[in-house]
Amino acid sequence: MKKVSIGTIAERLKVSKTLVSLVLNDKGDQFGISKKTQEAVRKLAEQLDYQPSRMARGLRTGRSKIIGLIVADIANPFYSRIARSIENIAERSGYHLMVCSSDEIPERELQLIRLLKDSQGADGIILSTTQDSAAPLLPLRKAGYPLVLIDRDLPKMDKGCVLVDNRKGAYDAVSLLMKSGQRRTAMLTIGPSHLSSINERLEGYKDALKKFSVKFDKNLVKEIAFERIRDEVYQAMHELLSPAVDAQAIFTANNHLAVAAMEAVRRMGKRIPDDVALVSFDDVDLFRLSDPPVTAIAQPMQDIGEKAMELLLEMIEKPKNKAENKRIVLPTTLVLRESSLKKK
Amino acid sequence: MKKVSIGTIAERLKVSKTLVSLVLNDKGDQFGISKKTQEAVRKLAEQLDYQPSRMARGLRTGRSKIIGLIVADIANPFYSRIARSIENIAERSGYHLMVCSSDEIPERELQLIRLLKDSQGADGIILSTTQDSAAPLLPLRKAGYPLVLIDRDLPKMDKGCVLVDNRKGAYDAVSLLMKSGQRRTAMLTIGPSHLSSINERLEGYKDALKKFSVKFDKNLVKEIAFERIRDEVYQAMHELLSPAVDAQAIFTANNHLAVAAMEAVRRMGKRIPDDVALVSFDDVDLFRLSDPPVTAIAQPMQDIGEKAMELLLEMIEKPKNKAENKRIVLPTTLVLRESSLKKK
DNA sequence: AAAACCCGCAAAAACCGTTTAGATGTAGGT
DNA sequence: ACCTACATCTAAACGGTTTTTGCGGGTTTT
Repeated sequence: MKKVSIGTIAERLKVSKTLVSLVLNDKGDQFGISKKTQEAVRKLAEQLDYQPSRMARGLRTGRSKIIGLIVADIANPFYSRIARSIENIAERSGYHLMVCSSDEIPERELQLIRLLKDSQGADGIILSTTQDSAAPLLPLRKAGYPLVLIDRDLPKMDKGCVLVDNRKGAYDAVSLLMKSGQRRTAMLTIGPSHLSSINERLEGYKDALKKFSVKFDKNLVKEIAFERIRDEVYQAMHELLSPAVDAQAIFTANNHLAVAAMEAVRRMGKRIPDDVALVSFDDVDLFRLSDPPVTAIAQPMQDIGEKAMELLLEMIEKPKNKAENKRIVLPTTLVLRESSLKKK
Repeated sequence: MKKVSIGTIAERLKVSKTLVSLVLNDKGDQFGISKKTQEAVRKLAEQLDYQPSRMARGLRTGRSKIIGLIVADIANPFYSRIARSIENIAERSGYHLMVCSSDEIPERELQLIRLLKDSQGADGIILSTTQDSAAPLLPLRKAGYPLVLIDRDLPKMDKGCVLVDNRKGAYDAVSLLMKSGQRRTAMLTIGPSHLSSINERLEGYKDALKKFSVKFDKNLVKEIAFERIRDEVYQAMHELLSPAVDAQAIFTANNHLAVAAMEAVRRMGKRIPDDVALVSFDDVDLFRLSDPPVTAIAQPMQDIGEKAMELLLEMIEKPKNKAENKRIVLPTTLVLRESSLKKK
């Protein structure tokens, strides 16, 4: 009982492989294969439970029907949710998803890209890049290789991106705090960072200050090293809540920072929101049930995945038409909960 | 600038494709290719940035160097964490990961399996099955196809599984509650369910009752329909906390149930743990920071992924040696937090 | 009426890039 | 002249898709 191939069917039916291939690809009518023959082929294929070999097909057509997803870490719920919605769209067109984690290492990311592209492993890539410049990616673009950036932007990469409006989201968050009187709102952010998403959030913070005519105070902005969030946030919160600085509210650039901040506040024996209010970028399940529930800027993860995959499909199916190679910016949503409400 | 293949290199160097292939696969010495020639081939390959075609290689060798992961939903953090650790191990041996979500639909799962196996899409599969019987999977096993089950067991599938000790975990959880005096401990579980993991947890609950000589009271066990967790849990909690039933503690069979239970308790204006204690299976980030922090039975997600991938690799590399086709049961860990501590 | 053309159906062959079993040529030793 | 060893090559195979070719017979052109 070896593998059943197109040849097996052809032999049994005493027809050629060509014919079988044509019929099974629904090109039977187009090539004028008689209905009877078509019926017979289909029936036998069904009977033998024939499945075409991806390899053979791919070798000839140059297409793998696989799309690659490269993110920092697929275990991160933000990315895994996106992965799921990509999968949903991909499936409709018969594509499958290969996921790769770059661990925020730029070289690893490039290596993965090469692997996926050059070895014909994937027909296109959806990428949350960790590069700090577009240079390494430009050749891909020039070669017309289907590539969609998500989540993180890159200067010079003006097309083929699906992003959220980080600046506006941050602006909304900080404005909310300002509106309720917390003029001394601090920001916890990741740094030093070249990530567009992070930087735009800082810009949004500044926008809100300007709107409410509050002077920018660099003592209120703390850059936290990605690898030591826990310790550094504790340290930062200590300073921010000291009488000298006296921050009234905190805006965190992502959910990890928020979690660390909450733990720090708790450890310091203070309470959110009474001692200090909190709003975070990224809405995660946790925030709904935490103590207190956290007001957050939610990103439309499902939309990001869907739009990215749709865009990529366009690029794959009609590679020449660069007209449709657009840049999509999705809105964020403010989810109001208790952490931002000072009851004073 | 077309694709650079093994032929391109052969041509330029005026040698045969065979030779190039041999050298690039490190079989040069074995076949007595002169050092000089080997050097030249390697150098040119490097220069041209040659990447072998997965398709061609796969077609010839019958191996895709891809492993398939089928789970209910890759967006579920439990699975995405596992996926990540699988990826780590797979990478070492040059394998890549294709993820597929079955959405708990048995037919879809089978369809995905067929796709991965028969079309040579994957060299092996790691599966968290949603089947209620081993029957559909037995043919795969018989055919010697590398398959490892994770998370959920199936009767008759005594080999090639990586599981956690659900029964012991549940026993530990409920024992903890019993020990601190909560004899009337209720259980929230998913049902009707054929999932081994869920059923074993119920057994563990019963074990603990027996240990503490408490009679099983079916009014204390509520089966919740998977699709309507929120509503049904609310309903169930109402009954459990009514004077008639008067449950003192709740053990939930998974994190979703715990979350719903917490929301229900909150909505009813009661407090955990003072009005009712809570312990949940599955430890998720949320539980660390929720109000109150939740005592939980943690599963070793990283280990599950690693062990599963290692087992699968064994099956792939030496298919005949069924001796190593083992069954691995990993221990759970009790993470003690506040939700289980009644301060009475 | 012979030559040329077209058409419906289907087979044959080429091709995609690799791996691999088996063959080949060349030189040196006996 | 024959054997060995070495270094390399030829050709088939993998399983599909695509291009080219074949053929019988009717239709049109000359």
